[in-house]
Amino acid sequence: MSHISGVRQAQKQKTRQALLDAALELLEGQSLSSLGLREVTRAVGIAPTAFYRHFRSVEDLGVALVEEALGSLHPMIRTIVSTTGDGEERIARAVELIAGHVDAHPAHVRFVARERHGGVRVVREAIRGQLELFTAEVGEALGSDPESAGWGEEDLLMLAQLYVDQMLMTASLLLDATGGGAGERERVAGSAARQLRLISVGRAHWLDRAGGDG
Amino acid sequence: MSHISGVRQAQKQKTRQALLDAALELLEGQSLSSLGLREVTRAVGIAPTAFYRHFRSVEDLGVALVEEALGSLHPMIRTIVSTTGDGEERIARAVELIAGHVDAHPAHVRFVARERHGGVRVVREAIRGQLELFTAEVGEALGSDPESAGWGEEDLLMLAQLYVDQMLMTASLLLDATGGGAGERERVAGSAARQLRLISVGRAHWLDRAGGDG
DNA sequence: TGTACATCAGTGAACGCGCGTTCACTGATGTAC
DNA sequence: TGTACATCAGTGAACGCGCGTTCACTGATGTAC
Repeated sequence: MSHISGVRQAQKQKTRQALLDAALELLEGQSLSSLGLREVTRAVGIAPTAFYRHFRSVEDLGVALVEEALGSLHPMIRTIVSTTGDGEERIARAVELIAGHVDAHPAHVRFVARERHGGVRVVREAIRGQLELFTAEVGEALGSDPESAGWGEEDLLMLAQLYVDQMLMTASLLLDATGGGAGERERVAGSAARQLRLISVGRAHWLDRAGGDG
Repeated sequence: MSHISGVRQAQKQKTRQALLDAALELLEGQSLSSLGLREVTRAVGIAPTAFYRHFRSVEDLGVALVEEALGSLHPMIRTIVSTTGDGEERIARAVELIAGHVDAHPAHVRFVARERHGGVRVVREAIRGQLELFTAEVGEALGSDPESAGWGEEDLLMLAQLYVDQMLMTASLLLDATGGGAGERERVAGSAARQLRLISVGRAHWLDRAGGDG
């Protein structure tokens, strides 16, 4: 029972993960469209040709990174939408969760922010697809909130999209602010909380507006 | 009077612009960090070495592109903030102006969206600097609007930032939607208008909220 | 207007270098009996 | 448990290619007198 499920397979998985990790680190200072295969294998310490045992191309590795990066985002989103409490508490908690995620996975945040509009088509599309799933999920959660009584499907999705984009923008700003002092981070977090608050106020009065459909 | 201000200078300017135009076109399918100097000069039809007569590097050319791209955005922003009319009219007009800008300068929009979080530091910083100027300008315009009576400086800037980010996001989504049908564009424009409406509702009730400072 | 010299945008050869990809290979791990 | 064969992750040499940058140059444009 000393080698239950394959030493070979485990080692391969380990090398694959090393390639992903090395790529993510190299992407701190450049875009995926300029990342070289040899650059990645050099960082890992394997021969360039070994790359092909794991990925067909750097673009392919990029798609795998999308799954990893947005996979780590998923539980955070679920936690945020399932947080209870009054509005102000929820906003504070959401900003904290986002800040915590940025600290835990800075390279993932950078990768998604950069490649969402980046130069590699398949990667952009993979990110877009994942974000659409997130948006749909947030929209559903919003729909089952009593505060959303009377809201149409399109309005719920619009709000969900606003929240998802806001979350990504906040994460990216917090990441950039990490370079500056702790004061800069506080300023960014405060501004993000204000914006969430304004959206929340808009949400609360959405059906009151002139020409509203409620 | 046939050569008042320099044939040489005019020709140089023309070549420089050709380099910028060619780079912008090549950037449709890749990021600045992977754009090659020879690639650009080849597209223009000049020797690679001539590049150095105009820019010290591709990064330097990128900074020049930031000025060009965000320079074209500036007048649009001024027009949007100076538009008169009731809320709904202004929103419709803003979305129209953004859509018009995307049609007029698609490559500029793509460039800014892509390089805002892209892999070239100096270019990111140039974009950030310009956007901060825009935000300050929008903040000032919001401040002199009667609707903002009682608003603090920080809240005005927060709202301005929300508007600027929303504008960029909308422009980018409209650009991507241009690939799809006209229906897709309508859907995106409609969603953007809804989001502006929600922000507008939030703005109108900002000082009413519990624990508000008005 | 004409002449002599200066400027400088663009040229073309040359360089060393790292790239992605191919190929036949090695040797540890896995499997069948 | 032991043996014989299969699999396959990683190797290392080799390739042709395009890259950024240097350099001395050319010839049209600009300037001084």
